[in-house]
Amino acid sequence: MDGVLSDALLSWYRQYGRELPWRSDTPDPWIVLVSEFLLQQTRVETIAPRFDDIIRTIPDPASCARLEDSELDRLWQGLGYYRRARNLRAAARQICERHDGRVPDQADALAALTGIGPYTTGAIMAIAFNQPVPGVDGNIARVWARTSGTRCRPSEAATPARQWLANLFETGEPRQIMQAVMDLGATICTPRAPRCDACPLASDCVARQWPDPTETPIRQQRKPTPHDAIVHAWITDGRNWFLEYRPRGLLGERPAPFCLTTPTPPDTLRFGHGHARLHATGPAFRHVFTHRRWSVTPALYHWKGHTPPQSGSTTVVTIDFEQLNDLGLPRAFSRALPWLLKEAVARD
DNA sequence: AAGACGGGGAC
DNA sequence: GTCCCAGTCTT
Repeated sequence: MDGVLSDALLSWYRQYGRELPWRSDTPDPWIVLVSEFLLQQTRVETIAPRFDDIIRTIPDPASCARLEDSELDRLWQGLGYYRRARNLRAAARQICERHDGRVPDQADALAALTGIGPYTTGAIMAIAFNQPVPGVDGNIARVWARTSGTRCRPSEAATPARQWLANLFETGEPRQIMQAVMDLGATICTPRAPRCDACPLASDCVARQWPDPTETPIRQQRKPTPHDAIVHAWITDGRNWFLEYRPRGLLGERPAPFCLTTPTPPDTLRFGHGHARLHATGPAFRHVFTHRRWSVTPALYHWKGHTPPQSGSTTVVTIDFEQLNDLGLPRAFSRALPWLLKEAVARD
């Protein structure tokens, strides 16, 4: 039964499987690992055009381990979930320290690395090492829920889907099986409009017989997202930018403009030993996160003083005036840069 | 068990 | 507008 299933799957994969920059019949485990970090909660189409540049910058764990914060942030710029970049570098350092710079081929050693959870452990074992360790992502959970005809939430599908995948692995090549199920979930068994007529598993699929196969997995209802009207205060003395280091949380672990929880920019920002004066207010914009939305008014402030502003609660980072573009700022901040730089240069 | 964590593309 | 994506970590 499972043998028939996997034969159909592999036959379909040979004809319709995607060719992707990180895929190979003889994959480099590090390349597989990097791709899996990049693809966590992120679409293939988002990563594919960036991948060659990224892997050229970090062709091996050692080169990734050496990266400075700003280099890492430029590498990951615009890709979201920026903690992943820090996790990847931490994992690279652990690989260098614990495993002599080679990606370990044992599931427990992989799972012990920062940023590698149950899914990524299985994906790397199956794809990089062709080992039958099942890891379940959204695609696999969905394919299992529909073929088995189980109405459930994605979180409830993980355990039975893992067993289902483990059974599939026993009948064939884990690497090919894994990539085949992923591609099936991404291109045929899609969340909204599955193409059941083109599915190699259609004859074995329960949900295909339903009036609406998309009844499973059950969508989670989302709570209303909070809305914040804030000011991004960009402070310069003409030679430097003075940014706030966000230690953690949203867009954390990086320098950022001062975020004021006021809808309009104050004329003056007071610091312990001086103040910044409002010079210009930029075009407001909305920025939508998954669970929060901002209405942002960017503002340019001028700092007068011989020493950088000090803030009691936050660390202030001094950046050379020309280097703002090189910080790899997230979109929520970088959207204001065209206006900001034009305005800041025009000031002189 | 639930929430935090980005950004973009499809509908 | 809503939904979701090759999930992990924290509380």
